[in-house]
Amino acid sequence: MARSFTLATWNINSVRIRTDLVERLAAERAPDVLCLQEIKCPEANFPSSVFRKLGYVHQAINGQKGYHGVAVLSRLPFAAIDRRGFCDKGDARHIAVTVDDGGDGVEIHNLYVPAGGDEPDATLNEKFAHKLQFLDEMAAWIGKAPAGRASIVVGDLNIAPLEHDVWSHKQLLGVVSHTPVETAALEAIRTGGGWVDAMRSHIPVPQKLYTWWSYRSADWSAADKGRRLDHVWACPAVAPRVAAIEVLRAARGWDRPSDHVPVIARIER
DNA sequence: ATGTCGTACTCCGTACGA
Repeated sequence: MARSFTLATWNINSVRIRTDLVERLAAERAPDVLCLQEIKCPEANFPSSVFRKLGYVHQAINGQKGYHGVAVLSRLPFAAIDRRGFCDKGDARHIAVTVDDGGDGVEIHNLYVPAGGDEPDATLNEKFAHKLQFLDEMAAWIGKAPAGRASIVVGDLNIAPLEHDVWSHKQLLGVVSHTPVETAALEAIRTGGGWVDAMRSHIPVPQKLYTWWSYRSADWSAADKGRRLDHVWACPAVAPRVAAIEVLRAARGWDRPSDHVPVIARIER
């Protein structure tokens, strides 16, 4: 019989200097599965033993030196692990696990989409061109009807697709993460693949919803100039099983925080 | 509104990515 579990996704912005924050999340929310992005270290330097002591004895890591990198920490065993490359760059931006939930299993894809630099013009900015190519490859991969498996996509997609996913739609239309070419591409991938935006199913438009606040703000909470860059997508079979979504805004105020906060989903059986 | 972070090398300051 399948059991319920909780799943968190969090861009940790260097896992080695924020192991204490992962410990705090484990103490306060105890997610069964934790998907991390921007671990910024190769697998050999990943602080596995710290997390093993927290009960995360199952760990799947795709890391590289200095930049990017993703990992899944889990109290549920993995039936499978997979890593996918994008844009032939050798970047560590994806890892998938199938968690054994006691039933047929749930496939979880953990993604870190390129940020895209500052200038939203692919002819002038290679990083933006890379982001658009990455989205093209995502479309070819998961932008078709989903396979007959229970699947979830989470991670830092570095795009705030909806008007109410940013503090000012009008002021951010020309800012990378909210430009029409990016938001249209991401929504086309999601809807084309039949993926359900689980965060918005639980916290609907027009409520403002953010998961990231820049470090370059004197008072991030008072200014509240956030963006929803982190996402939880569920395939049609899993969407009705997502019983709750929580954005842990308080984590942005923790000591030496990441600029992203965890998003936690409860998946019922 | 060019602001604050983290990482790596150029290695105690600078360059880069975000």
